[in-house]
Amino acid sequence: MSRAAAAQQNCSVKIPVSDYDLGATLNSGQAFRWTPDGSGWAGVIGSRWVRLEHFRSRELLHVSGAGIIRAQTNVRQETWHWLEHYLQTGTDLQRILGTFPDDEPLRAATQACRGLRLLRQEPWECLASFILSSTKQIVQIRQVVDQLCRRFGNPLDVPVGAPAAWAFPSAERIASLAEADLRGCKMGFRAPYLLATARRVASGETDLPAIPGLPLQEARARLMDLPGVGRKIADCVLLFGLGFHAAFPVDVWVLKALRQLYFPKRRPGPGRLRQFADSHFGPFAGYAQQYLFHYMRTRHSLVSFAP
DNA sequence: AACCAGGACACAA
DNA sequence: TTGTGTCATGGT
Repeated sequence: MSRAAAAQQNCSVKIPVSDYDLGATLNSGQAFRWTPDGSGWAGVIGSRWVRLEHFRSRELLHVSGAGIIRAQTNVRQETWHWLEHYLQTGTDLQRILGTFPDDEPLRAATQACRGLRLLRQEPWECLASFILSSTKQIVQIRQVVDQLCRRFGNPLDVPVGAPAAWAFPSAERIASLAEADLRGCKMGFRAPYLLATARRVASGETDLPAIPGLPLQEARARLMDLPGVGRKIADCVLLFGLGFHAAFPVDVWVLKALRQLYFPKRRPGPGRLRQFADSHFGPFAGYAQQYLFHYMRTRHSLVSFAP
């Protein structure tokens, strides 16, 4: 094999998957940096530009979401562990679904959103993005995050002809900015929150990488101690960035879903519903939450989540 | 054109 | 503990 061919080969990989709906997963409000690219998706993971596309395999047509995910980068990769980690392709989804309670709403949601997964995102990007998420629509969160990256993130090498891409700005970089710089990204009242939290993370006063080693309650408390981080955003970061699959973020959509699907008569408050969720959905409650969220969001508006 | 969005926070009662 | 006003911005 020629050297060029080897390099070419190391710029792309095929990961076998089953029950993996790439479009729904990348576009279900857990990550905000993926854009449709032909019949696939382009985005950034860490400091790498990545293009992803799902191909279903012919001999496995009877298995929904079976096939391979083809990933391309523009730089040769020694390993692809970082990608498998991000996409959580090693996760046995059926085993997780098997832990769900056998109730009608969850059956409907898991059936409607077959192949929906949880990603494992970089903690700082996840934390910062969700600080920017409060009372904003997902499309708007994407716009603000995009502004932030293209103004203050390091520019990345991309393939010829591809749109420019930037890394997500580090906590240190954001900590060095002024509030006005951040407000320039249209994040409004969230600017001082992001700035203060970036400074706490950059200074080491809050050790993000250490949080996954803590018990859930303590991990959540550490996050909620940060400016702009309440219960909901803490749970999002625990679930999408730190691997706490029992975390159950309750936003307006999940609130609606729980009330409508589980308590159509009464009208329990958020506290009561969190209590219900914690005791009802089991060790992978966060997955159940994501199914309910996506189910609710796609059922009413017939938004296409395919590129 | 109102209404609302993957909320947090200070302050009330 | 639960309830209100406020904070910015722009999509639907």
